[in-house]
Amino acid sequence: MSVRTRFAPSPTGVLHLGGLRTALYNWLYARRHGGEFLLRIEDTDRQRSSPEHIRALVEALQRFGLDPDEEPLLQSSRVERHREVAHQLLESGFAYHCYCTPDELAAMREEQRARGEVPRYDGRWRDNTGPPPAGVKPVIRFRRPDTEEVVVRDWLHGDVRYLDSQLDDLVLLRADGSPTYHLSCVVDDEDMGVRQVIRGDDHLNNTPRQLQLIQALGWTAPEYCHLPLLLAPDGRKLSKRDEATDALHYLRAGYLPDAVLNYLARLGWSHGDREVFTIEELISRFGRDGLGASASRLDPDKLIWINQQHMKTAAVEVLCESLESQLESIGLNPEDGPPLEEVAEAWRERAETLAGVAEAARWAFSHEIELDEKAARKVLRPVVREPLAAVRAALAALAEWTAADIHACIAETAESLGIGFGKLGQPLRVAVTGGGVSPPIDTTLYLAGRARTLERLDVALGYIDARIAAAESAAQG
RNA sequence: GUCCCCAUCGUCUAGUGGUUAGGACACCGGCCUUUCACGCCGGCAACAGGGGUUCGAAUCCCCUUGGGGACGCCA
Repeated sequence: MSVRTRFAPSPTGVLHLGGLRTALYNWLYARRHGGEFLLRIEDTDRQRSSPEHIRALVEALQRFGLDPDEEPLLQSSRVERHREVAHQLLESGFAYHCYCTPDELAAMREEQRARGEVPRYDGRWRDNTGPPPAGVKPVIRFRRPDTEEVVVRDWLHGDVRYLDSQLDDLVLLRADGSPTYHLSCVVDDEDMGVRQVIRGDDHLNNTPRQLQLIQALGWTAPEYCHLPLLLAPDGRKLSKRDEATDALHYLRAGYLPDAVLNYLARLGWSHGDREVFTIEELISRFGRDGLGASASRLDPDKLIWINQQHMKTAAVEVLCESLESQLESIGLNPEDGPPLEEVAEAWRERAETLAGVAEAARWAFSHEIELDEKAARKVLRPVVREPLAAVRAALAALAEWTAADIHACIAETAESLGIGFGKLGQPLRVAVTGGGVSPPIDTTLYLAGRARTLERLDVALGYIDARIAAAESAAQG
């Protein structure tokens, strides 16, 4: 069985997470089986589609690395072919002209609803033999075949049966000659050679109609897989207005693309007890076997955890790329500080996202630091004045500014003063970073650089002196 | 309303007639530790309800309930 999958979004907004997951599954399946993954932009709704949206969509997919194997196909470029097929259906008797006006149809549905019936086209123009009414542009409707039932064979749901009587004659070509979704979709999938249709559950009910169309055209139906929907953390439907629905939001927030993909892959698919996968591992393991049929909620905590796991093992260049933009986005200059690789290595195991790294590393890139009031009061006390002054002198005299030398220097100073390493570490940390949390103290000082370190130690010493003075005057007064 | 889909810890899930119902996130303890993390160890916690089928059901069938989707000259 040849494998050709496709992702067919309508460019009506940003790429949302559900769409990204659908794209991912299609992409993975194609990769896994040595097939092709295609991208088709369903832009036939001109009112809601725009070139910007199309570009954003293609770009978003690209940023996650889900590149299609062929040029993306714009559905709008294919209307001639769609019309051709509609007329072919007309000639073979599988379609007919319907002269109902939109108002007339609305009224018909209204009546049917009022009577408690399922709103459905009643076929009033199905077998018309008389002359067409003047002044009304007709639509072309599909004459659905009179079979008993239509069976959708689905990877996840097995055989889903639809009674033919539940389906109605759908519009193929609008009064203005433009094709509708069902027609375009079926024709394009056929012409693109798509063999596996992996899409959202919301299309399951569309499938029997498309199957009938395919049958009327004498084509071979692809395999179908209707994926369960993604739900918001609270179990409700994902709202498009929610920022967290936008796939690119996660990149902006400092998540690694592969981590987001890993998380999404595990939502609705599993492989034993494994949680963390590289893209390569996903490609070699992904398949219909592990797919689940029930809807799943987004869990921000788990995404964070997956991201941490990926941060620990990602190539440092990947980390740097994201870190650079994260630093810029909080107004810091990536050039004005230690090498990004060193920063990334120092924090890859102690931050949740690259945004977190940038924030935590702020003191290594800015010239001014803010002393955290609480930490300073707790740590920068009069008793550490002498030890701190001693390390400052030792550090100033250090021949090489490396983490190892810094470590030895601090250790020696501590020993000569008869105090523990830890007694010196925390004051140094608060003095240099302004806060009580940072990578190991030797790394921290190394990252800060000698100039910044000495400068800030002087500031801290001044702070302590002021404290001593204030305490003395309080004692005297 | 009609049709369709879904249902195991709070969440993601493993499980396909016989398991002390497993793992992961989160949460709570503890260990490690110069801070913070990482890591390690342990704990809490689930088969929606009711009927069948069977020697035996989380697993198969039916009903109920709950959640979701579709019923357009949108895609």
